Amino acid sequence: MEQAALTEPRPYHHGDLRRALVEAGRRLLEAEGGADLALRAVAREAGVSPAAPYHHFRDKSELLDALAFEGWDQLAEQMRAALAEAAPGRDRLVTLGVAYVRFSRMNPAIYRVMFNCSQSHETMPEKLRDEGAYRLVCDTLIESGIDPRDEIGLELAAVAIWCAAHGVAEMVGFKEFEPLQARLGGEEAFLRAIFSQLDLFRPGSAVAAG
Amino acid sequence: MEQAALTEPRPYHHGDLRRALVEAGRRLLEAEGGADLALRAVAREAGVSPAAPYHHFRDKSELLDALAFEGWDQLAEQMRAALAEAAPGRDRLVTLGVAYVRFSRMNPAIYRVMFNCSQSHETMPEKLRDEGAYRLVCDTLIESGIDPRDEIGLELAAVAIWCAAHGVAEMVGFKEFEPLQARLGGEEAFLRAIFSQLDLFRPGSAVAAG
DNA sequence: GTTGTATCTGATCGTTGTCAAGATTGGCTT
DNA sequence: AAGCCAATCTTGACAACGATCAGATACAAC
Repeated sequence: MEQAALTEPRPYHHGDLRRALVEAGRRLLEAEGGADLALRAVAREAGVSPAAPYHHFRDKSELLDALAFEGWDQLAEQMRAALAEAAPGRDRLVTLGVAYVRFSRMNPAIYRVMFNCSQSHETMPEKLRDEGAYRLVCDTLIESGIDPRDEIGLELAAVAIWCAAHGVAEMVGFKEFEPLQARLGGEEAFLRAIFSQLDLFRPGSAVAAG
Repeated sequence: MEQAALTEPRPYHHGDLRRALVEAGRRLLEAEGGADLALRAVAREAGVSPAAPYHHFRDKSELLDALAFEGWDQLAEQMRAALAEAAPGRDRLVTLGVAYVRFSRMNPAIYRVMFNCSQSHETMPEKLRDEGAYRLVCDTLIESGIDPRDEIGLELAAVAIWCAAHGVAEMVGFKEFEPLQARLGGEEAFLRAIFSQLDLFRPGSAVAAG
């Protein structure tokens, strides 16, 4: 801890404090996901006074927004990677859903910040929509055979998938599901089973529904 | 505000402070959903000192739990009512999903408390499972034709529905969906369209999937 | 009526988000 | 090269919060 404070001889003007704060925040989120991130703790971790962040972020929430944005990038990257490794033909939407949930499970604190950010803005970050994970879902839907000219059907399908994935992400940790999970052979099998229950993830059904 | 403090001549020993606190909390949640509920604010609203609640709840989180439990009851009640009004034959699962989301939309603050409670306990309250809304979903699934003897298939379907409903509940307020929502003719139509995208809600497909 | 116990208050501690005022620095102007 | 300016960081402070503790108060049981 206080890594930055030790490695640097702390010049009065930190080179790029904004970046350092975001990285300190990410470090804290990864280390201790339980409680909610304190702005003062981030400043402490970055080796800086509690008031310093206010020269780079108007609010605590703006810092959290910055952390959330990093998270969205990371999520898109992992979903892209999962898609690249997946078999080309079938099941690609399920693969996306599983990758989404897996991210939320492996980075629970960041994921929570990401979603709280979206909720307080009542909006998905537009980057997500234009070049991020949401776009990935649309592309894969088209690839699975949905008619790209049916804008309503496409968006409806994408929204439904996104909602389902988010719902699963927030539920899958519940202890009640552990026996079911065990009987199905682990978390991944459990996830695939749930997503398969939601027929949408089966290529072909999306076409029929749209 | 401070209704309780004015109506009662504040005897030193409040009749049932525990109850009064829960009701004050619910009042505050309904009034101002934005910020997170402060224990001191609840005590203030109940006309009592900031330390008084600690004789009835160990923690702030225990008060929130009590509020959440009330919410689960209310949700089950509304879902039951929606089911009672719905046409007997088809579409009953969609009706349940819509009722769930509608509750979350009309009581956003309570809903958030309810779900935070579940998340921090990593558990659904067992009342929900045994006699509450979750049980309602299972019954309706059986009623729609799923084989009640296939325990795994039944639970999987119920979990999938529950996840989907929760996901939709947390997403449907996003501003990006407003145009789509408008084109479909309002929120209810939007919800039904999304839930219909998730084939599971269509009676018959659950059977096929299980 | 006395005693005991549950309940409520008041004061206090440590922590948080946020702000204003002052110290310090790097860069731009001349 | 000297001097000023604006950006940056610190110090100190404030209000609000969750939580705890000693003491006041009221009810109940004997």
